[in-house]
Amino acid sequence: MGLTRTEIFSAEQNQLATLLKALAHPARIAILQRILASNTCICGDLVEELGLAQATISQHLKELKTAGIIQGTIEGVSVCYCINPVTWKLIETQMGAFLGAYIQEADCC
Amino acid sequence: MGLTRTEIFSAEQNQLATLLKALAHPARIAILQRILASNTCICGDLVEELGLAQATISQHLKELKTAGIIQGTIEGVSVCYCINPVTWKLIETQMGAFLGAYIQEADCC
DNA sequence: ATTGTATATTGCAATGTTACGATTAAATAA
DNA sequence: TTATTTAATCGTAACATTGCAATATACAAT
Repeated sequence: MGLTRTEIFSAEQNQLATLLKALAHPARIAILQRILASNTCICGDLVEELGLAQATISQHLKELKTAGIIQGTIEGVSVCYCINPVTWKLIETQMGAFLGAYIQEADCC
Repeated sequence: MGLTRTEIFSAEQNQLATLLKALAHPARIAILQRILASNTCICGDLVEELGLAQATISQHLKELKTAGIIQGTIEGVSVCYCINPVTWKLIETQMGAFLGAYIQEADCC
């Protein structure tokens, strides 16, 4: 049918999948790394630094914003983006629990 | 154009994005959690446990296998899947570095 | 050989994603 | 007011993903 059957999974599974999906693109990883590096908020210089069109960057920023990973405030003519600490912590917690559940045993296959 | 422009990003950014993409689906998270829970290898009981068709499960398993996250060996009639420790560790390392790069400061926006 | 069981593969419909040019909106500057 | 600047939105082309029925493959048992 072509659309994910979210009804059959738990809220946690769907939430983690949604968050990871928002991170699962090199452009969005690059954008976030840029924000992480210049801890202070950055704006649309991304367009110059990454080699993507302005419309494309804006679209990726929107996706990160919709997922709650970043937040933005209007700063004069430009817009200032930064990490949303709550969601970032959520990702750390959820991913930590997920990845940490693996206990390596004697190889079975 | 419709296809990710991987050439303009670093190998690390592309690799992390690819790994996260493989994890970014509730069915694949559920499959991995199932493998993590019953540490020993599990087979196609997934079809019964998750409410998805056999072809769909097989497809998700293939994606996880292609990404190197799981590995499978033929065990008589059925196939035995388990976590690939190397890739799992890689995800932990890469995600840890990525998420850990955030130092929360006085809110700027 | 034939049957049964467990997975994989193929083909396809419905939907989602990525990228970009063009346009619009909003705020400042001249 | 009229530019200029910055970012969002619209529209669209090219792919990609998701899910499933149907079919194929591979092995084991009879």
